[in-house]
Amino acid sequence: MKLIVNNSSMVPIYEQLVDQIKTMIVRKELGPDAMLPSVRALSGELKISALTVKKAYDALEAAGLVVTVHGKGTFVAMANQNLIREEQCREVEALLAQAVQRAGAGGITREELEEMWRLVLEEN
Amino acid sequence: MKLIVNNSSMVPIYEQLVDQIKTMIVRKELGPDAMLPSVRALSGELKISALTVKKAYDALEAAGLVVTVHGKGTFVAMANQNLIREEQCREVEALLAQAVQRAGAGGITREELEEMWRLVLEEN
Amino acid sequence: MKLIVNNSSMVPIYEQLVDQIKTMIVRKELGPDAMLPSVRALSGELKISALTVKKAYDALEAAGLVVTVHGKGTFVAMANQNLIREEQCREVEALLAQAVQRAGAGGITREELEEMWRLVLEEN
Amino acid sequence: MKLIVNNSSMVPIYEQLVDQIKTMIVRKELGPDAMLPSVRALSGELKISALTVKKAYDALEAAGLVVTVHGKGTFVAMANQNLIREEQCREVEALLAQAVQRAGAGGITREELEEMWRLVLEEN
DNA sequence: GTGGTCTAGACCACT
DNA sequence: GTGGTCTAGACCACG
Repeated sequence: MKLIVNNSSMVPIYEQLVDQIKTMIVRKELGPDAMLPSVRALSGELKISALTVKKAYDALEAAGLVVTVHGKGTFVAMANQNLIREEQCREVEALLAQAVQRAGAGGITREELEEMWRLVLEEN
Repeated sequence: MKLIVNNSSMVPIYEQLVDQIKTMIVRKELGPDAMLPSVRALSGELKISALTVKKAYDALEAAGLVVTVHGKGTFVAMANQNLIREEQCREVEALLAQAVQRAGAGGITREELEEMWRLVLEEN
Repeated sequence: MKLIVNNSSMVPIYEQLVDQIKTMIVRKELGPDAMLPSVRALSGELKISALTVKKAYDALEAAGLVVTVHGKGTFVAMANQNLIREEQCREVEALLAQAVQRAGAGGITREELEEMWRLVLEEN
Repeated sequence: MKLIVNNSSMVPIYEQLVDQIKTMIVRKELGPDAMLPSVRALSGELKISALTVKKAYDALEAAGLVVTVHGKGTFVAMANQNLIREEQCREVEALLAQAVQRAGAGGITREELEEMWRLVLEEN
């Protein structure tokens, strides 16, 4: 589990964890039934509070990506993999739409915007 | 001044104000030396706290877009408006880059991403 | 707000809070837009941790019964009142079904079961 | 012994075992002095931990339904089976009372409640 | 060993 | 003032 937390980020740590684990599941780096690190193990490894890890796992469970079994551990939920992908698409589209909207509000022309897009695509 | 605040938005009210006023300046709806509404007037009109308006004006001043003169009011700075435009561009590019990055992380192919882009462009 | 917490109950405190507040909203003792006690105020009053109250409020928000606005407070969500009622009905039916099922498993006849029902109805 | 365990249920496994064995005893599928499967045999069959089975047997013994003889096995107690039945009745009544109480708290009228009862009885 | 809950207090952001 | 997050450590229930 290569998880990275940025303490000074404005994004809450538990949300950083949720995002990264979500990505791993979508990319199938974590297959169905894979066990996530125990709350305590991960909190120790990342040097953060166990409660913070727990909060992240809770969010993942609420999203249906993960199932936790009392006394046994937390596991990647089966199925649902298409659902996750759809969610990812929605997020990306939202970002693009936001960019287009801000460009319009800021007086950036379509041509300039498309030029930016090409630039960004090349750089990433 | 047609400003709108959305209380239930995730975006802080003061940031909503900053964004909208910034846009007005870029679009030259507010020319150099134009006077912004007084803190108290605006807070009354929008039914929000005067402190919130003050925080927005402070942020605009910190960004160099506006100058506050004690006892007189807050005025659009004469400063080079190209700077503002550049800032806008940077924000839009950041959003695009974020979208591309998330798409990569979520296993979305370049083709699918570009298709999304076309879709979003048409809709906006 | 007459809320009661039972520390020695097996039911988690935050869940006790959720149940009681849910009931108040259903019974319209708390109308739409009513403000709930602040996290700190309630935690002080009930002599429990602020985090516990927060967890209850989070659960209520996830259920759509409540909206919390940063820096302002937590408020009863409008609408949704029929939804809540349906949820209550579902819970009651689940309890009844569970009772009938256990009665069957335990070798209790229908006659005896109905007799119990009459008894319970009278007592409550 | 046809015992079923549901790992993903909210009910603890040992409690599931207790419930099912209790039911068997009440229904006289397990007569007095009948021998229960050994802890190791049952744990192997159900693919659960031996400690979990032990915990279930301990609970049954504490309830007086079963007697464990060191080195020989676990046996259904001769004790009065009416006691078990009474316990079952108490549980069912508790569920019914809880349903009535929640109905009251949720603003469900007696008429609606009795309608639900008829419905549930028909379905089970 | 695991997760589930709770505490008491801290610091930050928003109004 | 409000909520949002985080900590370090405790106790309990389950396996």
